[in-house]
Formats: sequence, C-alpha cells, structure tokens
Amino acid sequence: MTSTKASSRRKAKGYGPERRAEILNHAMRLISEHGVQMVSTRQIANAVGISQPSLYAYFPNRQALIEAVCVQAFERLILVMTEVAQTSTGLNRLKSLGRAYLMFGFEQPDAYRVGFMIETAEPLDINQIAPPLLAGLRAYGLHRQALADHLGPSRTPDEIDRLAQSLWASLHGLVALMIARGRFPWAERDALIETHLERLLTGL
Amino acid sequence: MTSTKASSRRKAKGYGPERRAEILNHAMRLISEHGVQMVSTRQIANAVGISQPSLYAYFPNRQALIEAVCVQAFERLILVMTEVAQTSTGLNRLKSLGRAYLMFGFEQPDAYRVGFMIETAEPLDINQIAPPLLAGLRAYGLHRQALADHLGPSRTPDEIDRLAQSLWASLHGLVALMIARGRFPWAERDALIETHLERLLTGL
DNA sequence: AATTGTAACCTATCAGTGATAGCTCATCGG
DNA sequence: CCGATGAGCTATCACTGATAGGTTACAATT
Repeated sequence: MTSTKASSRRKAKGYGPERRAEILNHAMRLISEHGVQMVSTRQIANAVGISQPSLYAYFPNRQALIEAVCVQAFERLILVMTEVAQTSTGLNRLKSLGRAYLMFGFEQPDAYRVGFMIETAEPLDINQIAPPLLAGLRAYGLHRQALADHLGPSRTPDEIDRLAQSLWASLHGLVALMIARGRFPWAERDALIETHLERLLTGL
Repeated sequence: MTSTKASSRRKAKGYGPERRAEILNHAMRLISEHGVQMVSTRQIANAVGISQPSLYAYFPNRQALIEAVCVQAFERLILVMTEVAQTSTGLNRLKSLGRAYLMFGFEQPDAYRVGFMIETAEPLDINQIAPPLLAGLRAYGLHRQALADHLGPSRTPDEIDRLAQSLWASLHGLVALMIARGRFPWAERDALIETHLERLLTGL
C-alpha cells in the first residue's frame, strides 16, 4: 500500500501500450487477410511472438480485442472524412463526403468490414458503451453536421436525425452489399456510385 | 448392383426429408432465441433428439445447415413480397415492397444476417451459387421488376439496373446498419422507415 | 428361411477454440 | 539484499465442428 504507482520509468524497450498497439496491428493484418471469423487468439499471439494467454493481459477477451481493431479502422475513415469536409460546403460537401465514404469502403474493404459490418456483441456492462459504437457516432456526426449546415435551422433536430441516418444507411448499404456480394452482377461501379449519390441528394 | 433403389416404402414414421425439416425448424427456433453464433450443432441435435454427428447425414457441415435455415426464411420474404406486389401498382407498389423488405429484416434479423450480411466463402465449384445468394437475387428481382414497371419503357436496362441496385442497396443499408449497430441512438424506428422510403422514392 | 444391403443412428475421438489458474523470472525501490 | 511488481510462461479447462467406424432394424433378394 505504498502506492508509488511508478511503472513509467522503464527502459523504453516498450512493453505497455506499445505492445498493445503491436497486437492490434498484427490482429488487423490477420483479419484483413483471413477474415475475422478465421483468426484465432492463438494465431494473433503467434504473429506477435507471445503466448496466447498473454493477450488477456491487454484485452479482457477476444471480443474486446476485435473491437479495438474496429476502433482503429474508424480512426482512418474519420480522418479522411474530416479532410474532405473542409474542401467544400452545402450540397457539394454532402456529395463529396458521400463519395469519400463510398471510396473508402471500396478501397479499404477490410477496414470497412471491421468498422461497420462486424457485429459487436452486447456489452456485459450496460453502462459501458462499446468503443466502436462511439467511433461510429463520430463518423455519423460528420454526415449529420454537413446535412444540418446545408438544410439550415428550419428543420427540427429529430428531422435532421432521420434524414442523416437515412442518408448514412444508404451509403453504407451500397458498400456493404458490394463487399458482401461481390459476385452479384453489379452495374459498372463508378456509374453506380454517381447514380446512387445523385438519387440520395435529390430533394435535399 | 441390383439397383432397386426402393427406400420409399417405409412405415411412414418419417425419417428422410421430414427429419431434415424437423432439424431446420428446431435450428431456426434456437437461432431466433439465442442468435446464430450462440447455437452449436450439439444444441440443435439435442433439441431434435438425435446425436450431434447425425446432423452430418443431412447437412455436409454447420454452414450448410445455417444456410438452409436462411433459405427457409427467405422463402417467406419472397412470399410476402410477391403478395404485396399484387396489391398495388406504380410508386405505391415500390413503397409497399420496400416496407415489406425492411420489416422482414427487422423481424428476422438472423435470417437477414445470414442471407445478406454474412460473406459467403467463394464456392469451390465456380458454377455453384450459394443458395442464400440465389434467394437474395429473387428478392432483388422483385424490386427491379416493380421499378421497371413504374418507370416505363423509356429507360435503358442499364439505367434501370443502376436505379434498382441503388434502391436495393439503400434498403439493405438501413436494415444491415440497424442490425449491426443496434445500440446506436437511432431515431424512432417507424418514423425512420417512413422517412427512408419517402427519400428513396422521391424523384422516381 | 437365410443372406445381403442399406438407411438411420450411435459412441468414441480428433484437432482447434476462448479462457483461466498458477508458476517463473527479471527489474527496481527500499 | 529483499520483497513487490510487471510481463510472460506452461498446463489445463470446457466446449466447438467434424470424422471414423461400428450397430441396429428392416426390406429385398436368393
């Protein structure tokens, strides 16, 4: 009970957060290569070079590890969207955001998969919001903000929520379906993207 | 090599296809109750009253069993959509179809998940399309048909394809996202559905 | 009537999974 | 020098999907 709580004066070889990040990077790569279902904790531990039970010093369980990978993927999308959001305004910004969102999904299907298509289990603690959900809120927030800016103050927040969620869902739908059903006889992709964006923004 | 191939004159206690159906029904109930990930082959076999390996006489593996359950669910979707398609025409028919599609997704999330959200592994036989994909194609076909009817013969088939796929993707997006991110602070569901349908059909 | 074939099912067992218990060992403050 | 702590290990658990190979009952053939 001396409670020095030191532990930060280490030799900098990097064990604590650095190792955690190392685990996440290997996990992300493995998941991208083989799919989330096919990656076991043993494979991840093996890639990192530690024993499988050692993972449980960094994550309470497999689910939490996957969710952490998920959050990392979200960060990348949010970065891209934030940049795009600054280049234009109004309807053009909405369209650019939508196009950036779709392109991110098509070019980084694995990140997108982990971020939006993998279902996170109900957290045991009802008070604790799962981190990927929070990150999802931020991505959605960017769409909602751009929409609110464009529509002006005449709409109610509830109305804006519904419109933004409808828009977001439609964008997600195209990416998710084309990822999950790549063998479907889709229309030519770029034309389909433009048709989709055009349809989603008419009437706004 | 006498090849009588009889085996159909049994005492009618019902082993062959009836038992298969019995397995599917129990599996569907268990999946609905506990979710697809939480149901094991042993639990299904136990519910049916046979041993776990016996399942493998009816299905080559767990995946095929799950897919069969999902196809059963899709039959219902296609049935509902076919009925709905006959009750109205034009834009109203499109709206009714969309609503039926969304409601199916929300009420049978496991079937929807298996049918549209789980990525089916590349079939070993290139000629063989996974059954759930076929069922999904039929559901899409109903949308496309209704859209083509409404738009009339002035549009090119490619244009109709793009519009139908955009529409389908948007419907899918709302269901998939709400299933995968159920804890997101969604707008009130029925209002969101109506907003979504309204937005998707404006301008058609 | 005896034999054969087959459908339906079983037990035993496999390798692989997520997770836990409890130990070892190096480092560092006192 | 010594105890505490951090970081890792091995061994093991209950459970999973899947396979191998045997058992039983019944129908058709001989």
